[in-house]
Amino acid sequence: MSATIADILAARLNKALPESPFAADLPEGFVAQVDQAQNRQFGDYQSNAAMILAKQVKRNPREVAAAIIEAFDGGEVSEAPEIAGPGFINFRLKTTFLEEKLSQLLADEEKLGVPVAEKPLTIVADFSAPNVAKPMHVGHIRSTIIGDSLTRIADFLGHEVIADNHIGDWGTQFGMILWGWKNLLNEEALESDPIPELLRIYREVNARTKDDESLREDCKNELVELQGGNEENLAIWERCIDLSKIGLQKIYDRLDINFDLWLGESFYNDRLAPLVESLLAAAIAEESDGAICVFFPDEKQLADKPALIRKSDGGFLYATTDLATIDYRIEELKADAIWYVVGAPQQLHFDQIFRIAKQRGQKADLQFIPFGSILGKDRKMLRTRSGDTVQLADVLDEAVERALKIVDEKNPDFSDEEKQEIAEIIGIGSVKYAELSQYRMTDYIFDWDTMLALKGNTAPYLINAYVRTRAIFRKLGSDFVKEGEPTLTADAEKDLTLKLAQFAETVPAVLSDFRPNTLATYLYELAVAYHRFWEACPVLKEEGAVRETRLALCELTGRVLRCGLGLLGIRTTEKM
RNA sequence: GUCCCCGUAGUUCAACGGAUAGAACAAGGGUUUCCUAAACCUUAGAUACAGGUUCGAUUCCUGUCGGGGACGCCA
Repeated sequence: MSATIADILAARLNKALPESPFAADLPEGFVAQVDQAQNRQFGDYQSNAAMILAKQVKRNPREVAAAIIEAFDGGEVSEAPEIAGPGFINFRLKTTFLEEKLSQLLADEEKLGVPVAEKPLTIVADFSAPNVAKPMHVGHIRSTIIGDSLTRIADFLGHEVIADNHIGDWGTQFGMILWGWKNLLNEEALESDPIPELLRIYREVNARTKDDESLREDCKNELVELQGGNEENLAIWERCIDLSKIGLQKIYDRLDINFDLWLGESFYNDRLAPLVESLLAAAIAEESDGAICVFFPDEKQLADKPALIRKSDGGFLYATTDLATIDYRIEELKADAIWYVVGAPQQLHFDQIFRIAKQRGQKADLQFIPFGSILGKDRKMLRTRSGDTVQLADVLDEAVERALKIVDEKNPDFSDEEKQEIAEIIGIGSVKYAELSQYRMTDYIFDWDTMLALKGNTAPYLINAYVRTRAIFRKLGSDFVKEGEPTLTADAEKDLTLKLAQFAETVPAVLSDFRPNTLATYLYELAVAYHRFWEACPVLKEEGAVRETRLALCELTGRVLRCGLGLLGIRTTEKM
């Protein structure tokens, strides 16, 4: 039941190979692939098997294709395949097969045809991970949104996913914050809105340290006191974290994002010293210039790039915490895989700690899932410290505001609450879709109009397609009830049905290279197919089987859009 | 100096070695007795450069140019 169309065709194609005249020359273990056709004029699915085989069996590709087709049995599934171009084998699905598919998909309300993973894994997903005491800015948007989407997709495919927010709650920035808290804090401002006040003192101190050697020293001492367990400093630190978490949670609530765990850097403090000792004992790490390092002499690329795990003053580093985190996730959380949705600049760091983990015998599948940078107008990476970055909360506010304007314009008769609710869904959805619809490695320059666009290939286009499916049933006055078997007549119906069936092929493919944009593209194409169907095929005017079939298509499109958008973390609305 | 990522229509983005490189925005033309026109139809427009690998290259390899980034005591 859960086999995809591509799987079904591939199975039939591979059954044909040993029956063809060149069966004896077939390379050991050759498996023919079948893919969605790139251009519908060539059919629904295609295979390049003949062109690959042609070389091995020393025959003309078109001859090979002809021989394969001869032995191929399309059964209930496919019409007789055609050979085209240099030797493509093109498949066209039988209408009766599409009708059967449509019935099956309607019956699979939960998974909509998507096959679940054969081997469910326990996956720890590490994303977002903001520093406390600073508000999230646009730079955090990528990790947060991409990580959340991958988490939702893995969960949907049957994996056990643990979303862990590895917040930066123990860095050197606390030296500055502690000093600022003691010397510059405005209690009133802190009471009314804590995060901006924490940011203000951080920036103030940071600016002052630029040309004040003794202040730098004072900040460092505050940090040493904190790390040494000074009670006053610990109390301030804890308060700081609590306030920050409240602020962060507000944003996550608005984004509809949940974490199972919030194990920040401080959680691993007690594990760092023993970890370094064990690395020394295992002769993986060694002393160098007073610091403890791990060298990678066997790797050309890393030969001159050691990882530092303990400073000469005894302090621990980023790599140390991350190694301890890996241990915890594997040993305590029983992770089979750990996914890090982190900016591309950290490539070297993760390369290093993954190697060290491997040297220590850790078996889990460690995945660095990088994304490109968001640049300022000067084409440079955005920096928190420069102070001119746009805050994430402001982006969301602006997005909702822009959406509200249009909602108001288009639907003056909706109530204010309704308008606000819809604007929230569309505004936030647009920000997420803008991010998820492009390849994650692409760098981009932050631009309000690009990120908050509401026209064209954007969230509202997809949400509108969903809204149109709901409009039908609102007019009908009842929910969908399946009656009889579907009958596909119009081309727009067949195109839409095929698209709907391909949801099953799209979702698992996202995880093969962690590319939510492939799902976004699919959903856009599905929406296009539905809008075309809408124009070409009236539903409620029709009668009998045609009407039933069209209602079924509306229903299923609605389900797939809602589910698929949900996997991107985007909510839908019934009206807009 | 070493290494990593990126270079596609005027602009913002697609295309996990496949056929005639897809969209959207911006520009031009059209569609509303019909279930939401936030829609549909339609016109024009691009792979930085030079080699190589192969049946086939935007994709892989080498080099050049251009942009961003990382590299022993920040995270």
